[in-house]
Amino acid sequence: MESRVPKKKKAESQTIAPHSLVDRLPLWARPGFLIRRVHQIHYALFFEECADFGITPVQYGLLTTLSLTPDLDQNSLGQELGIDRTNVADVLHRLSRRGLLERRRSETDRRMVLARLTPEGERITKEMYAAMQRAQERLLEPLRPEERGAFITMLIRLIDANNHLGRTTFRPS
Amino acid sequence: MESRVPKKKKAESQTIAPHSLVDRLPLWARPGFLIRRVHQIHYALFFEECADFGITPVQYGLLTTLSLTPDLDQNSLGQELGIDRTNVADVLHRLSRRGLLERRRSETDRRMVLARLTPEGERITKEMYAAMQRAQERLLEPLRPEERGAFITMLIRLIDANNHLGRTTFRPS
DNA sequence: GAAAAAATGTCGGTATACTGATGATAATTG
DNA sequence: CAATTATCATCAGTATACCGACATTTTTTC
Repeated sequence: MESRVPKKKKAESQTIAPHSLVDRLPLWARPGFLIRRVHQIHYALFFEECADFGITPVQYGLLTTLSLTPDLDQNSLGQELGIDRTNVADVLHRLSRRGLLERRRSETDRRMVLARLTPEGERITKEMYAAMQRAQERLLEPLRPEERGAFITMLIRLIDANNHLGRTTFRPS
Repeated sequence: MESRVPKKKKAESQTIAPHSLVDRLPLWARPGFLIRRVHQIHYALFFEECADFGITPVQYGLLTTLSLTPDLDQNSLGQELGIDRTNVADVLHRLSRRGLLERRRSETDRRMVLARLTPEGERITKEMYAAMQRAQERLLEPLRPEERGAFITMLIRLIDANNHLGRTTFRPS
C-alpha cells in the first residue's frame, strides 16, 4: 500500500462537485450511477436511524400503505409502492412471519390475497415514524433548504415521465 | 376490477407534482422513497437500451473502471464503485464466467486478486457505450436542460456528505 | 524476530427486485 | 352456456447489495 498518501487540505475537500474528479472518473458524470449511490446512502441512513426496529425502507413503505388503506391485494400494493408483485409477496411473507400483518383470501374474489396490519403492526408503524422521518431529513440535509423542494420536484417529474417502464406501472390511488 | 374508472383528462395528468397526490400519499413526500423509484427507472431504461448486451448497470460500471485502470483488486474496485467487496466478488464472478475479464493473484501481495478485462471485455465495453449514454440522457430528459446540471450537482453533494456510511466507503482514485 | 493488528478474499445468510412460467379464478366473448 | 381471455398469486431462477464470521497474508508494534 502507498505509505504516504498526500493529505488533502480540509478546505478543498469541502468544495462541491470538484471538476477534476468528474473529468477523471466518468462514472460521476452518469446520473444513473449517482442515483444508485444515493439510493444506497438512504438505505444506510435508514438502517442507522431505525436499527432498533429491524424494518427496511421497503417494508416500512408497505406498512405505511396498509395502515392508510387496509385489505389491499398484492397487485394494488405493488402499484402503490412501484414494486413488482412477486417482490410484494416476498416482503409480505417476511412481515407476516414477524406477526406485523395477516393475509387472507378475499371473499368476493377468490384470486386475491388481502393484507391487513395486526395491532402489533400498527403499533410498530406509529412508533417508527419519527426515526424514519429523521432518515429522510438527514438525507437532504446537505442541500440548502431552498434547494430541497426543487430536488423533490425534479424526482417526481422524473418518475412521472417514466412511470410506464418495467413490469410494475406506478398507479397511485 | 372496477368497470368504469373515471378517465382523467390528459391535460390534468401532465401537471407536475400534483399537490393533492402528495397530501394523500405520504410516500411521495419521502425523498428516500422517490430515490428508490428513480433508481428502478434507471435500471429499466438501461435494460431497454442495452438489452442486446445483457450487461447490467453495475456490471458496466465495473467494466468502465477496469477499462480505465486494469489490474485493480476487489477492495479498490468496491471503493471506486461504492459497493461492498462481497458484491464486487459476485459481479466479477459473473463477468469472468462470460469471458469478459480474468482474475489472478497478485505477485506482490498474495492476499489480493487482481482483475483485468479480456479483449472481448474491452470490445463489449466500447460497443455498449452509446447505448449506456442514451439511457443516461433519457433519464434526465424530463428535466429542463438548465435543470440537469443542478440535479447532478445536488446528487454529488448528497453523496459527498454521506460517503462515510456503510461498510464500503467511497474513495475515488 | 515474535506477537498483535490490519487488510484481503471467501463463505453463509438475508433482503430487495426483476423475468418467465404455471395454475387458479374471474370476466368477456361467441 | 362454453370457450377464450384476462387477472391474480405463486414458484423457480437470476442479479444486486449488505452484514458477520473466518482463513490467509501482510503490516505494525513491541
